[in-house]
Amino acid sequence: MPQIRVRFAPSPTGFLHVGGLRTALYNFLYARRNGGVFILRIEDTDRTRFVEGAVQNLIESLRWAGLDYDEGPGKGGSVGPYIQSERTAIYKQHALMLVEQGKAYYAFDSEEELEAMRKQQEKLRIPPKYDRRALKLTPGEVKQKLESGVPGVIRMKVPEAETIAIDDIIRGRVEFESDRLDDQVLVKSDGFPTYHLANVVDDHLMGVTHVIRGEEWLPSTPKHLLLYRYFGWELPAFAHLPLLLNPDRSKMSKRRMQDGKQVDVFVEDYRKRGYLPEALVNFVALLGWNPGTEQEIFSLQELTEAFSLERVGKSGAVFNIAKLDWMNSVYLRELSDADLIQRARPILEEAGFANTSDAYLVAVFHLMKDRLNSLDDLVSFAGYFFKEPETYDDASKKKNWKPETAGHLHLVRAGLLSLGTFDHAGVEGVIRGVAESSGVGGSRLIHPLRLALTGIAIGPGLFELMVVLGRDTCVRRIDRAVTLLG
RNA sequence: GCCCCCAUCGUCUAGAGGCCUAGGACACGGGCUUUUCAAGCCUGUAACACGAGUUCGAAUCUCGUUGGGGGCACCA
Repeated sequence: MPQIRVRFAPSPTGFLHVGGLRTALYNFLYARRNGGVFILRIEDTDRTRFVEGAVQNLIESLRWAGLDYDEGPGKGGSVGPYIQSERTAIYKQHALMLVEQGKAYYAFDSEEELEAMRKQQEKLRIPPKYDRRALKLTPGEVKQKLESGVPGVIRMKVPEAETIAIDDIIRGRVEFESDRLDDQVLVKSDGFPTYHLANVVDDHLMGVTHVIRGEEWLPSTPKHLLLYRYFGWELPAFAHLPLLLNPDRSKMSKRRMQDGKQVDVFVEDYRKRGYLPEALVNFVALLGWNPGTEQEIFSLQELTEAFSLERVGKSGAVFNIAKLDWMNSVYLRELSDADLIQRARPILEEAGFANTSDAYLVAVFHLMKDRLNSLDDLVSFAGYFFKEPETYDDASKKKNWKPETAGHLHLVRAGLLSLGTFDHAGVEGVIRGVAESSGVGGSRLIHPLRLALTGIAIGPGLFELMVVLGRDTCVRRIDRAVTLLG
């Protein structure tokens, strides 16, 4: 059996989409699992949609996710170039071959003419399809138009009354009637190929053995099959992946709201929001595939060992942020100190919390790790470790800040200052001691103290938190809170 | 409108005719623990879209209905 070769072939029209990430991942896993080659190919044949920097961003996102490709832009390979805009001559040559063999033909219709044709078809309630008017052109007329530089396209000639069947690895046999197929444009009037031509030509020339792509391509697969036949090429295997869905079950291509939160669609968004690549990869891997066991947490290596196309499902999967959050929290809790520092720094710096030592960051993280869904939460829920609280939670203030509180905290303050070593046992001793001598329960001190020190009502254990903040900060914040809250 | 795909708890899914009193995970509810919030442990609610068939027996097979999705460009 020849070596397996698969490709991820995105269009550089923007950031990498999470659906694209999953497609890339499945290709990657399939290649790695079977000792094959994973190719990255850039499908930039639409010059009107090209976005500057998108290719670099795509590559960056794949790298972030840990999906290294074997051949592609920047990596090279024996069947390059891997950027379609650099291969136009190849497509043109192949298209011409089909024209010569009568399997494709020139057409010179203007946009207006085509638009009028479609309007007419709509009126007659017949399926929109090119009516082959260009086939009436004589060879002489075609030659003359070409020579005089009239802009034209090359269309493939679809055979009539034929059933075209594909055997999809995921979906089984799917049949299409050739009569429903349009005479697809293969080469546009700007000389660039359309997806259909470029895709088929490249997959063949690059030795792709398995085409693993999104389900949105299923309806155009018969056109691709026809092209393989026209060229006399051997067919690759096809596997059409189920779509990733928004919470409303529509195709996940635009941002939608879920539980009042925006559902981001770009890998870039998740990176920025403090999700770990391991978690995002693990999560999307399970959207449409499962190992048949009850294991849910997988390293990339484990995914590689367990993956198979046979276990990919057929129905679309909703991208469920809540589960991603949970999975991310699992990975966060397992993060090593060194890893954490490296990953959290950029996010903290962006929030203006940069002025802190590694040791301090680690201490904070140890207190916070069970409470994080994303690294972003460090900014949202642990800001008081990096700057003075600016406000005090109203509900907690109302509930816990009593007239006698200031007096209690004054005693605590004095106790803290007289403490030999400012450690957990010492701090707890002071607070419990004041509570006892004042004849109140510990919680009567603990809650207002937490409010004074952090400004909020939730967080790590108070004594641990105080040790990390340090004596000076605690005393200073007690003073400030007493002044502000009375 | 036409073509294609899909259909198990709210969500991701297990299930390839009897192992199903339909299992797991997230989310949600309750409890334990407790200085709060988490984490952890225990526990609960919750699904085979519907209708015909096939079969001794159907979540599993067939057909239909309904519902959802995707596609119908000189975009990918």
